Amino acid sequence: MYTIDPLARKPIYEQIIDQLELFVATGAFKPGDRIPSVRAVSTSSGVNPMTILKAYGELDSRGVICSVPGRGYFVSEGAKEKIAEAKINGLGELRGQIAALCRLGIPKSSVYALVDEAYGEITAGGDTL
Amino acid sequence: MYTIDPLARKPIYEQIIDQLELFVATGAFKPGDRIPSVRAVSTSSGVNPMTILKAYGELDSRGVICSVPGRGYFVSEGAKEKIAEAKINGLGELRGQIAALCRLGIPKSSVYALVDEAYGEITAGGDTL
DNA sequence: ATAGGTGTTATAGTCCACATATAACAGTTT
DNA sequence: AAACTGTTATATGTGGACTATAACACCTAT
Repeated sequence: MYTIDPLARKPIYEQIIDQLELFVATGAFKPGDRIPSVRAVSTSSGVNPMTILKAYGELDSRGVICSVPGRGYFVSEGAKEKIAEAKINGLGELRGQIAALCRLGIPKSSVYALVDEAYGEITAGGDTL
Repeated sequence: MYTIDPLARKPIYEQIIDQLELFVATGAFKPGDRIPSVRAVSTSSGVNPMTILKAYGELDSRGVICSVPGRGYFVSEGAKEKIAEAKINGLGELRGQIAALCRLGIPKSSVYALVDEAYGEITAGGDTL
């Protein structure tokens, strides 16, 4: 279902959000698809239902998924775009982290190499956009 | 002394660590220099001494500064290198964040642009290393 | 030696995000 | 009716960050 690490510094509900966003981005979950129910995820992962609900509620408020009482949660139309948009908006934080490296004297080439490395792991040559 | 934002998501003691590292990296604080005392920082910033101590203690354990009981804290020899080394080791986390952008379909060119933007703000043309 | 600065330790308490535990209520499907 | 679904409410536990206060020990200058 989802891969949860209770010991990670990242909260469980954020881990769920990240993974579901990834599933949507990769097309594993498409608009209209029903996603795993709160109780099903809770049972299979051992995580409290309230924690799952917190993740789903957050995604719902972002318009990525949509709750249908009695039926379940479903991937929204345009979910992929909503996710990308949110990520773009959240890029400022990353920029700050990179700027900090700059101020500390880390050469730009090292950061470029880091980006290449990160992208190389996944795309292995082909650009994504 | 230090610029503290109690409302920031980043803990106060980490804010102090970051700023002191920056001062060392830029040469504002050089090896042998005495840094602001725990009590002085506490008084001027309104932050509890224990919080300052937590920041200084962490930097001490990293070998960036050195405590001399009765006299104060002093910047260690090779502090700059220790900081850079620690940052390099902590780069894996950033790599993970960038990889996440890749998986979500953010084009590599966008990330390159982000790096350029971040470095452009500070270096404005000249490479740092 | 006294005073005033320094780091250091100890204890206790507050606050808040995260996660849990449990239960109950309501809607949908079969 | 049964078995799912989401939803809400209340209470509890845990851990990190921060505060409050006090005391102890060290160094230096007067």
